[in-house]
Amino acid sequence: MTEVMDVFKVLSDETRLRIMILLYNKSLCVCQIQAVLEETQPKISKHLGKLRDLNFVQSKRLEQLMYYDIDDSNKLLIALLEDVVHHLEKDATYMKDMHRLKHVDDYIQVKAFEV
Amino acid sequence: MTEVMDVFKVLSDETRLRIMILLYNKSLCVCQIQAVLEETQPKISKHLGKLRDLNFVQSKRLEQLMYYDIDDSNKLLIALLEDVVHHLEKDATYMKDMHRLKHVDDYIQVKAFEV
DNA sequence: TACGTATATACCCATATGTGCATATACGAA
DNA sequence: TTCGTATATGCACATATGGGTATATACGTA
Repeated sequence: MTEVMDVFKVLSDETRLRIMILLYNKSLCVCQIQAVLEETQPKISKHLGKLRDLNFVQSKRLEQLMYYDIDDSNKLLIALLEDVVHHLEKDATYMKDMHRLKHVDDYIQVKAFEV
Repeated sequence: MTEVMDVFKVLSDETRLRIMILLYNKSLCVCQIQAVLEETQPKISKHLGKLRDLNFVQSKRLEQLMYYDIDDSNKLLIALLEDVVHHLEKDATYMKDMHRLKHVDDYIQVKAFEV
């Protein structure tokens, strides 16, 4: 039962919920998440750390970038997120995040280009 | 999005989660919930108050007893609870609660009989 | 009215939580 | 090695949260 409560606790914070929805769509690095959510880097990193501690996400480093992806084996987590994204279809914040998510690869390339 | 977070916050507390699972099964009065969960009455009442404030449950008085039932129109809430009960199938606490729930009507009758 | 049962609430407190700011660490490039 | 970018973490703090104890309220009954 603790396992269930942990999932709910994780998703009861707006920042974490938005992060999990992003990772439910695709694997992302910290700066991409930061760009989509428009939140400070320590804030994102701390939440990701908590998500990693609870094994809801995994991380792998690719050079300077730390990529995170969701743990697909967590059936409950995935089921809940499915319900959520369905429910949020027309939510303003959700739609905005999804829109930014489409251009998130461009973001990385632009940053690389700027260097 | 706040709506989603509220549902998750509500279900992230063990006592509330257990209450909601009970009410997902049937309408119950406070003393029945108290009997099933084996928790103090103020604790149960406070959580029920919070659930009522958020419109996740409704209450109606029948003489001295205050009955609570779940708001079936909340599609997200119901969907999440379906996922949860499926996931908890073999959970010790869940099974114990469900077992007590079967005899909860007896409980009221016994109390009435004691008077 | 007085009493007993059922339920709600007020007050207090310990603890958990989220966030900002500063700083540390990791890594590639020059 | 030095620098810049990316990421993680430590510290401090304000706030939220859950629970305990006592008390208030509602209602039926004697």
